[in-house]
Amino acid sequence: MPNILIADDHDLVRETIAAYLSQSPDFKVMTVATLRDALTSLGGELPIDLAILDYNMPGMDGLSGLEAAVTQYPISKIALMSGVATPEVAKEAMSLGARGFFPKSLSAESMVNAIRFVLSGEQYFPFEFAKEQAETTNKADYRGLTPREMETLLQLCEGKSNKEIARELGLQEVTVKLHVKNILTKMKVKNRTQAALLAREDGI
Amino acid sequence: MPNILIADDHDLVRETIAAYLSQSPDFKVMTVATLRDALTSLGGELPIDLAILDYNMPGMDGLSGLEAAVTQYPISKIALMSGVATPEVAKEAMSLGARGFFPKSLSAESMVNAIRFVLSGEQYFPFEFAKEQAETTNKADYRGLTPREMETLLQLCEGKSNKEIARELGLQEVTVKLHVKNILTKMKVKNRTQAALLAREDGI
DNA sequence: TAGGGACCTATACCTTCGTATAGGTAATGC
DNA sequence: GCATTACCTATACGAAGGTATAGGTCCCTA
Repeated sequence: MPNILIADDHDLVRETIAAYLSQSPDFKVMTVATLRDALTSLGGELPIDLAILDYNMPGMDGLSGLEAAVTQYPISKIALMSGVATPEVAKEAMSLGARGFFPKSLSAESMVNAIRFVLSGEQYFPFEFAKEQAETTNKADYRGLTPREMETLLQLCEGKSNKEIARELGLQEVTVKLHVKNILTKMKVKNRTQAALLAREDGI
Repeated sequence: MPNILIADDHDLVRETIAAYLSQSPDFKVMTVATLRDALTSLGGELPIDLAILDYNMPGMDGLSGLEAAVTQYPISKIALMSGVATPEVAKEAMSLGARGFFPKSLSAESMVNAIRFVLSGEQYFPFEFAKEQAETTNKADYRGLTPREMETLLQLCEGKSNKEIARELGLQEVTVKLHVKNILTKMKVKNRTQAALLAREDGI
């Protein structure tokens, strides 16, 4: 019977998940509230098959807590759980050796299914976190840009010069400069390259 | 007992997978060799729980065959299988409504595990296809850049100015300019922004 | 040992970018 | 009406970027 460790500092979350998991008679569930306790349990005499660590938990320090668990206890399967982590964090966690990433938005059944899947030796990664967020950025009011600034930003993302942008949008070069300046300010970056890069990251 | 349909025009692949799956007594496996036959089976009186379609199969026409199956038979779970599909294709397939993507590189056990997972109502997407190809670009001779130029390009991708790069690399600003110029030439782009964008697209 | 490539620096020049300041129109809403 | 906001233009200037040419040191290889 596989031993599962749930590590989450939020009592409600921890107990709810543990209670639900315990309904399945084929799991043995333990819970802890800190990374330190999780590592202690992993190092204890009782072998842990799967440890699910909360991303926001005392001692985690970003992903370094996960990394510590993965490297120190390579026999146990380590997974990350979070309600706030971004797809980038999730992917990074997997790259560090996590066997699964569980968003807290998962339904209880899905959580159990995913746990079984990981226990069978597979990696679980939800598809919603795989697809780069296509239309998530609502183009309308991205960082408070005005429509015209938005058009300019789009051109910026093509790596065009102010002159080219002016021609494209039917403006004077000075006007484009003004738009660009406002864009930089609103995006809190120092130059057009950073603006283009950041916008690209945010899915335009 | 769930009914599974394997659709692949390659006899060997089809029969091998079917044979392996049939070892599990809790599956009933059928096979066909074309999309047309797959659609016929899906429309037959025997309800298909899961249909696994090969990406390269007569009638598939890219992903439109998958799309047809998904839209015509929304009750059945449809998954895609391929040995050649790129991560982009895989993601597109999922976005079109596929319940899973099975690379042919999957081990037989993993395949069965993944099938069970999908049958339980989850979506299966292998993590290898989730992470945007990190180290695919072999950093060594990316576009014929010299090591120093490569370092400069990395800094460029942070949106730094020539002066900042010079400080970072312990060079004079003129030297950085030279490197940048060479980078632009070799990458066939017109300015640093385009270089940063392109490098980022190529996974640095 | 004579080339060739990667590397670094220097001077010079022109272009592009980013900022500042100022002034204009048009649409919106209190 | 008046303030606000988005929008466009203008002049001007210093900073940053990009190009050209030239000359220097290493190190490797033919």
